[in-house]
Amino acid sequence: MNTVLIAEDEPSIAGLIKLCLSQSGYECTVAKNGLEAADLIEQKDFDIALLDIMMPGADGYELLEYLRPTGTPAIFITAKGELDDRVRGLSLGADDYIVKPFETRELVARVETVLRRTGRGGKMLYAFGVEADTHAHTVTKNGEQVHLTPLEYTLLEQLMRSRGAALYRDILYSRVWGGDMEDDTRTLDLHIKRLRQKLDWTDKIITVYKVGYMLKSEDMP
Amino acid sequence: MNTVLIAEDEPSIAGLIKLCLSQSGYECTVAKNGLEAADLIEQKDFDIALLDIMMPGADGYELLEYLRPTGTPAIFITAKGELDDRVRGLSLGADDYIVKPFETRELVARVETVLRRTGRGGKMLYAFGVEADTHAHTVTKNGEQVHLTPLEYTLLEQLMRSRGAALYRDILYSRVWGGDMEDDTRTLDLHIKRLRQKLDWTDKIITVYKVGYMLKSEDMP
DNA sequence: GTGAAATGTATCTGAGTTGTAACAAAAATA
DNA sequence: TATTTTTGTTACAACTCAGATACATTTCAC
Repeated sequence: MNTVLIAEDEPSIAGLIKLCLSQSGYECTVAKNGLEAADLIEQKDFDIALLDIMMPGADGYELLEYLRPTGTPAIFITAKGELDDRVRGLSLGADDYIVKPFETRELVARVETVLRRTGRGGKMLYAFGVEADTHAHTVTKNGEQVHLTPLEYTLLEQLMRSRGAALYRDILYSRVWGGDMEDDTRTLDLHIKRLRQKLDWTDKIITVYKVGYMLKSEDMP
Repeated sequence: MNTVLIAEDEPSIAGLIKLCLSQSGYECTVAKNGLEAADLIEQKDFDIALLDIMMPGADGYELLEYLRPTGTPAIFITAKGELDDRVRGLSLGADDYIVKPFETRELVARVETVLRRTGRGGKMLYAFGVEADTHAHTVTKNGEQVHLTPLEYTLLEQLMRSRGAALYRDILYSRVWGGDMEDDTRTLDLHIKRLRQKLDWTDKIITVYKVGYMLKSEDMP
């Protein structure tokens, strides 16, 4: 699971970012100001940092200096008004920037893009002869390519990332579809069925009644 | 991997603790003072917290209050001189305490003990040959899988988490069913019966007359 | 636009889960 | 011991949930 540092002094924004990234499977830590962020950077190695430019303590530009030696990529967050020349000429080091207010989807997409571009998002996941390339979004089983649709792939990735643990239907849904699950709809079940079919995984993806689905871990009976 | 919060203002001690716990496979985060620790607690769910009692910002006792709602167990760290009455009478909530200076071996051992005791070491719960995997929502007895319905499982988990303590009927009910218990209904009793049956635990789940139910602890006759 | 692929909806079904009602047993109380 | 209160048991009906199927809709490349 990729780790994200969110440096944002406005709690509501920080909370929103944390929420939607968490739901997309990222592990988030929030710093309320620049100093806190600097501390965290020195303590832990994050995969990516989201930095509010205007912050008490240390602003985003200073934080970039802290990040540089670690090689952690960064995305600037900026309010519309602040989008001045300083920001525009931001070849100064950030990998991308996002303007508030932003679409949560866009946020997630940008984080993913930066992670992929900087080679931090690409990882291989394995389970029961199935190999998922999180960089290329391709899947093979016993060496042979299996064609999955984008949704199927995302679903599989989530299951593989939480190997051996049951994922609640609504959590799984929100991670894959990115919204709340409608009351009674069979969408999730349908895609699970398709996954099971394509991978021949009827007994590997377990339905946990009234909870959700789980991908067995190797050692489970 | 289990996560540890280390709240300790003396950097050398904090570093030492972090070092030896990291080597034992724990993921450590250090807070330099009470406030920082409080922030981290609200942000992240740690598996265990090591708290220095004397700290600027908020002391260990205050931090315990932050931890209580999350259910995170805590170990107090205290200098020899501080081992006064306050500390001695620390039945006040911490799960254990360690006196500085300490042997690193002892530290690791105590952390492990507390984690196991609180059922967080790998998120497994054990009792009388029964093993509950809180991630997978599965239960085995003497290695063999036992099928429990969702309600039965939740009920079991509650009992196992409060091992050796009687749980009031209404509390147990509200934890499992999530509402107030109707006046006269046999629902709870029925599910207790089913649990007893499936696990062959007639004598392990004790009915405390006029109170509720209790799962025996290993050392009870 | 057309067609193929991807995704979603509607509905049915059967299995599995759960609560109720009615009564039996046990424990406390008198 | 008789009575009341509390807990255990049984059988069954009602219900909920996930699987399946068929079809509708959307998306995308050409």
